[in-house]
Amino acid sequence: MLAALGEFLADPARPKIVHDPKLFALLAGPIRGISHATMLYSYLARPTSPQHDLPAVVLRHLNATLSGAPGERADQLQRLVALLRSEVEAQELAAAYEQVDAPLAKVLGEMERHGIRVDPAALAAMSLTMESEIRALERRIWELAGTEFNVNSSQQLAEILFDKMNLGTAAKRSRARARSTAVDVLTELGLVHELPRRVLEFREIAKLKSTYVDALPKLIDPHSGRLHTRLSQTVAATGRLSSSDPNLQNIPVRTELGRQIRAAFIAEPGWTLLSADYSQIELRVMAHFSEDPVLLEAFRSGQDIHSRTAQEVFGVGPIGQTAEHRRAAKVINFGIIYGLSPFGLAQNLGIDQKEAARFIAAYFERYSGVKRYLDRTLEEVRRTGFTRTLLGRRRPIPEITSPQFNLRNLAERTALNTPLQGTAADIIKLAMIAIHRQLDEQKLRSRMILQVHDELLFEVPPEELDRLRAIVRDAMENVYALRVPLVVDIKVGPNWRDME
DNA sequence: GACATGAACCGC
DNA sequence: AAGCGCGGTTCATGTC
Ligand SMILES: Nc1nc2c(ncn2[C@H]2C[C@H](O)[C@@H](COP(=O)(O)OP(=O)(O)OP(=O)(O)O)O2)c(=O)[nH]1
Ligand SMILES: [Mn+2]
Ligand SMILES: [Mn+2]
Repeated sequence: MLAALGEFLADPARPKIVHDPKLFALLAGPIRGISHATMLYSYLARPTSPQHDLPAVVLRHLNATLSGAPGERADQLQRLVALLRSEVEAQELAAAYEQVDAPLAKVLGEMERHGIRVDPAALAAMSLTMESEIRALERRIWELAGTEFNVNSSQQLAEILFDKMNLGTAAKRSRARARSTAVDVLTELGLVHELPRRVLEFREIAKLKSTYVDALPKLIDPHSGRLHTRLSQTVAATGRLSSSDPNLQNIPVRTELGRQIRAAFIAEPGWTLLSADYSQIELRVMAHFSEDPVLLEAFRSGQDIHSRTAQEVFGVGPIGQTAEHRRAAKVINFGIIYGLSPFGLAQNLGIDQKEAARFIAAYFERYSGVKRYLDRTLEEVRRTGFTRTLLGRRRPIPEITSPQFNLRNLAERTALNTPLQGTAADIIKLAMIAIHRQLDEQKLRSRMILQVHDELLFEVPPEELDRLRAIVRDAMENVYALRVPLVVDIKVGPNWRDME
């Protein structure tokens, strides 16, 4: 009986309807011949809907609830296919389904099942020292405050800072009227008092300890000895993947302590990690869409726009630039092309709004084709009500004609970002499918284990290192011919921190 | 105990 | 009145 089912599932000539195709790759062994995956149809047709599980989709489209009766799911799946497949075709989403999301599901299932190795002993050692540092900082903070309170409570902290100690004159408030104790506020107050400086130290250590150092080891699967994230294909409205339980797309990288956590992600003994990250990916996509001559020429001649901006803003040449400079430059570059206001830039750089406005104006004078592209995009989305990516992924943005100022402005910035972020997602998804096929066809032992938006992480045995490097570079750089080259930075190392 | 919300902060 | 985008997790707080 089970054997017969396995045969049926593995036979590509016998078309099958499923809801979540990844589940089969994950649990049911080999499956071929999935003709329709209703979860992916639902997502492609309504990428901003928060729910694409079967009960939600059945409710939305069939106005029915699932009772659990035998055969009911199969019955409803057939009804759903009739509705959703034609909607996908009508909205010209079939290519995105056929070429991208459907073949990707199996790849994601295998990545989840394979997992990644982490060093629990290293994290356990970190936890101990971090605990004592947190306790010491807490005592010092209480001493400076003259009273004991929960340092983790931003509300209690605000009372200490603003009521008891009378620090800060102009208090920033949120929608809920709470006084902010966010990092920029505390940094400012830190100029005149030790307490906020200590709170910042406390926050960094406490955050990393609770979110990573203590959480990750608990999630190691005792069976595989590895960490298995969930890679969601129907969550991000732009077409990106998301990662949860645990999120492995936000492993720390910025601070020294954070990088120590990153170093706990390791390869099997004797094996190596290989990371491949697209260079300036969304700026390259921008060059392609906008055809801005300056940006096109920059990428065709191998220039680095992030580095250029870092040079301009911080006055440091390429040699003197740190990772922090580069990250700050990214925030400026992406901020400006996605609608950053003079207010926001001024806030970010600690300059006045006039100067920030001049910087943005000069930016769009240099890249005037970018400015024209952004204006065109807004006009088009106002007219059509949706955006589209390179491979046809579609996102409705009806709020773009809202009479409400806030909603409309948010919609405009969303409209500027989605085609580019979504196209970058399309591109790396195509590369993942191609690489997975290569690994399979060439019967390699190397495994793709993570995707971090524009980065792929592999675990590779030493004898395959050179071959894998070539496969990955070729697939990622040539997966789609844009008007500018796609360039990938490849690094290898024993762990996710020490790579070159 | 489960759940929802807001603030804060990790990454791309 | 609010002022790059896309995510996920933790903790405090409040409710049931
Ligand atoms: N809107 C926005 N998008 C971002 C931000 N940070 C990263 N992204 C998006 C755009 C990037 O091209 C993409 C990949 O992030 P990376 O950190 O790899 O940066 P990027 O590829 O641009 O530069 P790189 O050459 O890899 O250092 O993610 C940000 O702060 N704002
Ligand atoms: Mn990159
Ligand atoms: Mn990256």
